[in-house]
Amino acid sequence: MQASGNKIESLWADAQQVDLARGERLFLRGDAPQALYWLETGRLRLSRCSIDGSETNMQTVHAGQTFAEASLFSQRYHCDCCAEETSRLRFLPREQVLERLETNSGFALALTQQLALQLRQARLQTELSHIRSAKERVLTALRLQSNDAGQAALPSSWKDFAAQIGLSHEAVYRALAQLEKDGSLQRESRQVQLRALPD
Amino acid sequence: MQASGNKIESLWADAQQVDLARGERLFLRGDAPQALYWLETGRLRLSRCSIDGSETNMQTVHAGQTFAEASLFSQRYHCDCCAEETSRLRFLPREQVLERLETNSGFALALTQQLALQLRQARLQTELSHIRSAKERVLTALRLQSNDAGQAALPSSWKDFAAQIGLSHEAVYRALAQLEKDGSLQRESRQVQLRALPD
DNA sequence: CGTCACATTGATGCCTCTCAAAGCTTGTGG
DNA sequence: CCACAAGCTTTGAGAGGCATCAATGTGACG
Repeated sequence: MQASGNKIESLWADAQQVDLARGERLFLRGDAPQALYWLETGRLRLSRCSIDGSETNMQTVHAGQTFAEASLFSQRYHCDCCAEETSRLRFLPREQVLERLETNSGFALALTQQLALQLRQARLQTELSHIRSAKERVLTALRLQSNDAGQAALPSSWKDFAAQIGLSHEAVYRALAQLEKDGSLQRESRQVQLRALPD
Repeated sequence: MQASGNKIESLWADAQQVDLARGERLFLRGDAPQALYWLETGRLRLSRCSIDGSETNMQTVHAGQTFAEASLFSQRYHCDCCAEETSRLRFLPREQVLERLETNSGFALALTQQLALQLRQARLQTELSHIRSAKERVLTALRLQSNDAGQAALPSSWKDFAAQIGLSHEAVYRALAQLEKDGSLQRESRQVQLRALPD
């Protein structure tokens, strides 16, 4: 992980940059993909509207992540991209990406690694969504975000957290209250301390 | 998509091969990843056991797909791999993958494309899991698998289909019965004909 | 022809969604 | 510094839907 981790940023040093204000949109579903993006600072949200009008978060992009890779080979973007915070990002036009894949092996390796990582996270997310119990889903989601000491810090609000794991925010609050009552975790604003697993 | 699509198979022509009998396992969660795999024929299942003992399908691998890419940069496999049918697969040891990424730009491009595709599918899967209504979820899942004419062929049983979309098989059967009653679809064994979308 | 797994339908209970209301936090402007 | 607004947090009550258990039907395969 670390071996080429430092390289990623340098790979984007000479790329063009864009700034987004909070709430501003980078692209919408259906737009023709033009580039591969890398988020330097800020936070983005990739979301998608269902037929019934409800919105689901596909992915939250944090600083240091590349995104919209999936659209590199697609005809259309399949989600909307909106800035949750003031953000700065770099981008490489499609042709340049393909060119670099051919000429710069470090780039190919870094991109492959990034994709593999996101794929793993996406699959974990799917697995998470199949947990029916609200308590269990909240707990599992928090474990995934926690460090070795069992501490997790929420990047945003609990309401957002609820949307990310596919529960109503009421269900999350109730689950949190129960988990805290059980002694499974402790809350302090948006910092969470998980109790170690019994096994 | 097509540009390098034909190349994928040729990229695996000189790779070593393994045969798996039905029910045989390739690796288990926790094993150290050794290689990148490509499924030539057959069908595999990547699954994962939760703490409570229930099993969730992470991914069903069909002929022509690469898999276990996510483990290329991980220390451990994060799921079990089991053959659902007699299968033949090719594999490239980890070091050879990294080497090819550096020396063979076509390989880098094909692998990136494969990863991007699977990432998109994984995200669609997540979105699917967030649909509460069994009817809607079944219908949406079938639409994703259908061709332009609205025809979808199930690769396996409805029971498997139910597991893939995170519903009990009973709920799926009931949803199918209702959808057929509504006229939203028609079934013939494992062939499904969807009615065109109203909009 | 027996076995096994899939397919189908019924009844019941629990859990989460939804609607609702109130307290709490944060930010903004006068 | 206060007042107001907007959004997050929290708890309550009700209803609908899916999981679960259960039973039977239906192939497929040896």
